[in-house]
Amino acid sequence: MIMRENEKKSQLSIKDISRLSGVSIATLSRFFNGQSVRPSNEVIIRKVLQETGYRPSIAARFIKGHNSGVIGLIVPEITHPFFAMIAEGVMREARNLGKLVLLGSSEGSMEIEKQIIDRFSQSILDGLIYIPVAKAENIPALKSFRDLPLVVTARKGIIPGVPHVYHDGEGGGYLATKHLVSLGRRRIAFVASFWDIPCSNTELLANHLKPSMYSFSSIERYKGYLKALEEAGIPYDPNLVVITGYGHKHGVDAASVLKGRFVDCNGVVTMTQAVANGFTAQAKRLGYRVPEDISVVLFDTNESKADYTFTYIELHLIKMGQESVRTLSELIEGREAQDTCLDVELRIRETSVKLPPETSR
Amino acid sequence: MIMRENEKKSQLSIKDISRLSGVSIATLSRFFNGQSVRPSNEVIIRKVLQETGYRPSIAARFIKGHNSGVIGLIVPEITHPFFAMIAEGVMREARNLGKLVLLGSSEGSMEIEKQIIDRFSQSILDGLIYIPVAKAENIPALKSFRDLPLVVTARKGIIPGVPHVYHDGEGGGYLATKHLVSLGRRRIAFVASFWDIPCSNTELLANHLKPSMYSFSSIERYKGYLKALEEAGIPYDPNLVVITGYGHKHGVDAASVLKGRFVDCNGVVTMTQAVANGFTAQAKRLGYRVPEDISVVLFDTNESKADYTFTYIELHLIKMGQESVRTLSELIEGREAQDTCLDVELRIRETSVKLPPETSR
DNA sequence: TTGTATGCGTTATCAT
DNA sequence: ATGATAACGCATACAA
Repeated sequence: MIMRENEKKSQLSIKDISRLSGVSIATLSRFFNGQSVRPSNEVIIRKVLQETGYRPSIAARFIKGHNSGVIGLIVPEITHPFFAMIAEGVMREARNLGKLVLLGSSEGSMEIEKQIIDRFSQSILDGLIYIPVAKAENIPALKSFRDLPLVVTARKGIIPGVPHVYHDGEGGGYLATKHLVSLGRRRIAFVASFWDIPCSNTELLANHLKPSMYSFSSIERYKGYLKALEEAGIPYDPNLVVITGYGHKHGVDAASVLKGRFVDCNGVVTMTQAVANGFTAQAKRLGYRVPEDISVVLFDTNESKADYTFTYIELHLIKMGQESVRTLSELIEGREAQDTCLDVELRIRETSVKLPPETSR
Repeated sequence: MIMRENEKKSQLSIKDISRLSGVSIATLSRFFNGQSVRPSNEVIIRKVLQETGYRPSIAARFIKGHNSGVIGLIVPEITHPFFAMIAEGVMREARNLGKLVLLGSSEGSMEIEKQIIDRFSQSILDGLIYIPVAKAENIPALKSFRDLPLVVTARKGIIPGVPHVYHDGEGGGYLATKHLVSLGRRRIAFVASFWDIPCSNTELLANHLKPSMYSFSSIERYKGYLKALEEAGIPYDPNLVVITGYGHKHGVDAASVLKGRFVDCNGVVTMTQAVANGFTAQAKRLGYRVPEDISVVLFDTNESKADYTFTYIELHLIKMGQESVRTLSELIEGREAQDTCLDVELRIRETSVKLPPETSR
């Protein structure tokens, strides 16, 4: 029905422009690279460009050791809103800087990730923004990066000597917990999310400073949680810590687990929207009122989403993507770059209120 | 043996391999392109490749008129789950075929979209998968595509002579409506979502076949809605049609609008999850029971999402992305390609039940 | 400032 | 089957 021949790619070259304009290819090349040419020539060149719509071939200029203007972005999963937000930021800033973005999704698999890195490094990239799959150790095939400028995003301390861009997880955990404390709540649960469960809730306090835990975002926030508790003189209770996953059902489980431990709790910090939803739904089923009996704070980004009812720690993910591109650009230009830690902010909504006096203990 | 590879951007070339292996560059090139070489040579080549990790430069082969193995993907917004799912499918299939994906997000703006198309066509793309921003007419700068193989995705009949990949919207509207009818419901509302409101609800029946409405997904589904009503002998009532947007609050509005029109309704079809959520919440506030008084069916994709309670028409968006890449590959290889219409499926969950006898009219 | 000539990493054409 | 060489589109050293 629909036919389409593979017509000749009539990509005109600099020689064609030279022929049409009467200007040598060298002068044309200089013109394209911003060097000054004779005004009379410039007029002619612009005219021919207007007529032909010619653009220099990126591939050819890349061969000559120039930048291609293409940067790579590797995410674990583009369908996850968290990574999609970062990708959006990356693309916005890339567009500002006139760069293009080659995207790879590792589908949560380290094997695929390695394969993508391999293909990327063989491609015409100027640099790479890399969001590793969760596991910290055993970053795949670092040699595959060759000498590509590299930025690690959304994780902390993964690859030595490489700039990382991440948000202030400890500060976020601190803000969230302190907010609940300020509402008169002192029995505050912490629901930590992991892709792979690293240890049990009773072991977390002892293990959380180990190097192997370094890159987990939940751990960073946990540090802030501890700090806020200590500051308020609230004793740490491992029974208030739940270790689970990232999904809706994990939030449901978390509420059940707390109930099963017979610990009373009047505040909770969760890592994601989905977990908070599950937790809240289950808490209500178990007879608690939210936010009166239990106030909920979560971590999320909120770019122009309406109807947001949860109190949350706002992560600036779009900015994180933008900052990553900016950092990578520094590297590509040959300058040095360092880690960037983005601030987080507390946004108070409907799921956290002052503890009613009668419920107080 | 002097190893001086770890010095700088020592991107080794085919000449280096030639020098290291003693085989001419021509033979090497043939080897890389799958032609047969002398077995003794093949052994040596493989050995040197193993040691060096050399890969041919994509840029250089692209100059010679070859395929770069890079395809472009333009989406309105990568943070929107709908497009993220398609992107995920695109990248999976691209990975299968050994291709890379250059991603552009038009941020819902036709201007940015035009800019991206411009930059893409100047790049080293073999082809382009294009999800236009909603408006049908006035597709920007078709000439900018040059002779790039092109596939339009998620929309129908946008660019003549170009293959489109979309899902069966009419079939989906038909399935959704017929399902509600089969539950004994005959007062079925249709909540249509648009980015730009094209006309009022009373004008929709008269206008829905006009060419300017051709590419709206809501219109396709509306056709199926009409078909199912007619088949069941249910008279069409424009008061049961609401025209609104895509957000949560639009669902809230829709429920209020229906209430304000004093029409009774015991079933509703919405275009998205967000609208369904808003509609349901508001309907409950207005005193209706869901699903007993009002059953709800929506359109969505559901790739491994747990905890899904809504009855929905499942759109296979990942498959849509994969199919787009497959179609584009045909074009790139110089073969013909035609439109692809993907099936949809009814998934019955908790928001649609048989109409209780006492409420029947 | 301009043009000529050479080189970049690869493929294609030709003789061997 | 193999190897020398001419292209490809562009950048640049060098001479003018």
